[in-house]
Amino acid sequence: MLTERQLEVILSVVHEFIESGAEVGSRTLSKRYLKGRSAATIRNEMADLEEMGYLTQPYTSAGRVPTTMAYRIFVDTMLQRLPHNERGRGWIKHIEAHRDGLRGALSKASEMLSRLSNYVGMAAVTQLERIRLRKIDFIRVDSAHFLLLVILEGGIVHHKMVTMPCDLSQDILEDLARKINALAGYEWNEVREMLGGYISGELGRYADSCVSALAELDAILAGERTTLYTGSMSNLFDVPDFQDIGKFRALFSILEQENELAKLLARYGMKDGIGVVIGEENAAPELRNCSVVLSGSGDGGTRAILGVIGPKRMNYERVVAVLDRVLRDMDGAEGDE
Amino acid sequence: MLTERQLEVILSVVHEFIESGAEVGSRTLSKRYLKGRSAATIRNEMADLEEMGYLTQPYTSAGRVPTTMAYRIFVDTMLQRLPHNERGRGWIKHIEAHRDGLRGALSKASEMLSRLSNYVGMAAVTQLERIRLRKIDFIRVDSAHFLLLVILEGGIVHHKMVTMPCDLSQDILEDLARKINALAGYEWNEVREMLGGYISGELGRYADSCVSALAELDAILAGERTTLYTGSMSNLFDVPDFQDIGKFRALFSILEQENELAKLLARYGMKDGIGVVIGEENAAPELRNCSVVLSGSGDGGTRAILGVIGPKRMNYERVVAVLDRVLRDMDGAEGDE
DNA sequence: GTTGGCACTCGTTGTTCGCGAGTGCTAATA
DNA sequence: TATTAGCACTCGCGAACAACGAGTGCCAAC
Repeated sequence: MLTERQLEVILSVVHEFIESGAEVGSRTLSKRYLKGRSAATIRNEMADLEEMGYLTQPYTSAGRVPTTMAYRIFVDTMLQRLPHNERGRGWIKHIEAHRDGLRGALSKASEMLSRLSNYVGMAAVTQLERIRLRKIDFIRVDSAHFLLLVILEGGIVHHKMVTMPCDLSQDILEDLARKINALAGYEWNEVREMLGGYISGELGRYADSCVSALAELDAILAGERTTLYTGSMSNLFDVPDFQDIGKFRALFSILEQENELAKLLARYGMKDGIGVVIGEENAAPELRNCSVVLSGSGDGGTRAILGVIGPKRMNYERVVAVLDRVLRDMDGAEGDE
Repeated sequence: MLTERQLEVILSVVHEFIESGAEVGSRTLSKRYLKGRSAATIRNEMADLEEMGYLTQPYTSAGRVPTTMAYRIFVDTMLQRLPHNERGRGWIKHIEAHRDGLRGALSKASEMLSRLSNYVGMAAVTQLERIRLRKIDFIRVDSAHFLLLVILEGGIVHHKMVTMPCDLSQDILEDLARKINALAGYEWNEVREMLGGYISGELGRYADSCVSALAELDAILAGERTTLYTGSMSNLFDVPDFQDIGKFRALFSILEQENELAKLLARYGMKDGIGVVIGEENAAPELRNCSVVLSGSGDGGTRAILGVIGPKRMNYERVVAVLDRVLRDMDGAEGDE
């Protein structure tokens, strides 16, 4: 167990290290944080904490650097002080109100996160296959193609050009659409299942066309499951931790692999509210030197995930505040500052 | 005017510099390129060429480095040797055939360019407002919204949710669409003008709604005028010229500013065939250390532009070959390797 | 016009050395 | 017993310096 003073030392080291970026010495701590105690006393504490795994020395007789364990304690105490809120629930309405739909809203959000935090912002939507269907439509383009159009909750629109196995008139297509539209209001998951039986049962000779259309639609939603936008990565140039080209590269390459990043978000964005993943806690080894601040929101189905990715020694307070701010914007009507 | 041998020296210096990245000395040249002549002779030539502006010395008594003028000569002689072809004309068909439409085709192309060249690939479409209209449709979603759907040549689809000033029934919307569809086959530019008179003349009380819809559509096409995809920038980490964080940063920041990049492409992509823009020839000062290999194709209207951006001392031969290869793929039926 | 020779230039690399921030340990102190 | 002052020791960092070598310009000879 940690004593009161040990905790204080840990928090001070993290705080100071985040500010200065340099190893923290006992003298600094004694002068700036634990004013009552002398440097020697603190040295003893630090030696103990090092043994316990909270601090490390980059080399013999240098100052101390916090480990991930220390960051963890720092972040947890910070998050505890925060009021537990449930922001972001209204994100679907926010998307509905946005001029440029899902893509627009997400890219706007990620940009805003980047700009306000000075790190890299991300915005994504997961489990889009659990979103409710609003309307479906088939639009005949020529004798060989029709456009499959899906309008989902939140005014999210997807479309796909489908090649017809045989020429279907616009009337037939409309009839088809009318039937499927009876399923509006169900989650896509359910719609798919219901359609499965429906197609082979009632549609008879158009079944082929519908099966392929269905498959296309599923593919769209699966692909879009991870719709992800990342904000201005050039912010990373100003982060002193990434001046080293090697570290920069590691981070950057994962930012370019949308899949990896999306997996990460999906994994940690399942629970509501704001969370932080620090350094080695990340599944991806490339993120060893980074922390990710995430917020997930949704009502169990489709979820919106916002995140900021930055160096381990980022300004967590500020980033959390930024995230909260953007979430508040989403809940508030318009969202366009 | 340049003598035969001066030309040879210039080409040799550029070639050697592209390969090694180090200043080129007279001895190297004498041993590897102009085998008949001694180092001293070449030194004299080089001194002359420096005075003429083709070569520079980074510091007194170092080897020579080619200037942009020298690169220009190098690239021009290379392009002259190339057969003048007209590849890429079929790009609209290529997009039509692509499973994921315009976005899919462009992002695929840029990825392919990046992967094959090991630099950064780009693919864009400009002057989309000159593309032909194929079909338009209005789909009523609820009492306050309809979805505006535009299908353009090449199966390019755009959509936009429009707020109605007053509730319009699906019938009225369909009637509207039918009338506008009479203009299918015209370039969007023309459609817009024709619609202008049409609306105020015939549509009477729906004019408001149509004007706003028209404006939205125009905005879509204008925004999409610069649809641009950039391939994996992490390739740049392996380019020795960009190991220096400063140069890397300059290039990177312009790659993130889509606008700037699009302007650049639009500017140089107007003429058909493959062209190269070297270093300071670029309008953007951030590209001082870079060269851009571009190809524009189209029949005067909407144009497809492919490009590769890399260091000034890139392997121009290879990049031009890669570009040609991708263009050939576009002309050939499927394009999905 | 071409070439070998030679003195000179200048960036690069490696070495040495002193500085200073910080530590661990010990002995004195409250 | 916990705390503190004192002291010797460690080690990264930056400056200063020297040796190296690739390359040049120039000149005299061919």
